[in-house]
Amino acid sequence: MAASTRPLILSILKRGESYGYQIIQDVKQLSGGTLEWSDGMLYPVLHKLQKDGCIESRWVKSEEGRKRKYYSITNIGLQELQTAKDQWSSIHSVLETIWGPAQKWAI
Amino acid sequence: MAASTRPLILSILKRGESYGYQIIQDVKQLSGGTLEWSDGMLYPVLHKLQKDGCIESRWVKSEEGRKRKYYSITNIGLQELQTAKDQWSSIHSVLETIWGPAQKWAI
DNA sequence: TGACTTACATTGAACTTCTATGTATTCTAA
DNA sequence: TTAGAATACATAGAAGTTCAATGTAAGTCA
Repeated sequence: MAASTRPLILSILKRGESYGYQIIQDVKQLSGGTLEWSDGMLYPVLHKLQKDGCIESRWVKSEEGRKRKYYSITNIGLQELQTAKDQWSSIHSVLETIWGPAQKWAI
Repeated sequence: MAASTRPLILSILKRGESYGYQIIQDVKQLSGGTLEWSDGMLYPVLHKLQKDGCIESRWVKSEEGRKRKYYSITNIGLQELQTAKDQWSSIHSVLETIWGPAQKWAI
């Protein structure tokens, strides 16, 4: 899904810190199954976001003993998210002008 | 504007055939000025769309004597547009779930 | 006649996308 | 106890996208 990965991840992390595997589950659930991200799709983006200072991470051992890398959004990430929202909004307005209200787009 | 260029162009051409310079004006006007495409951004995408069979073009001499390359959408293009709509809709639903209604996103 | 606007084009660097493949660990069922 | 599944993170690199920079061309206007 071009260009929506970072805003989506940042949005999910804005709700609260999360880890990779869970983020994939969330995206699948939130989209009713229409979006299915793979590991290979997600982790490079998480690494880039961290490199860019938009998120940060910490290792946590869960109750079951699993090690998980929890990610949380930073202030830089919140800024990028706002920028992404503005941009998405612009594009969405244009598309809605042309296409009509969103409810009519999909089947 | 990643990943929205093709759907936007196809949408504009679905309304009626148009030429490059006009498409740039339309996008600027439709977005209230927030989107400003350049030649270098647009023409390679138009060429790719044509190469992909999504649009076709014809040269026209306007009344003023200017030569313009008019583009029009094809059936392949209509199909890609529908696919793009479905995809946009999916992502938009997810973002709306997280962000709340679109009206609240930008300033 | 020069500046500006309109109009189309191309190159290539930088960036993005994401499959394929990998390692690791815990859980579950046989 | 072992095999398979689920959970969990990671990386390389091919393929695709983005778009600034730069180019040519032609009509308009002062």
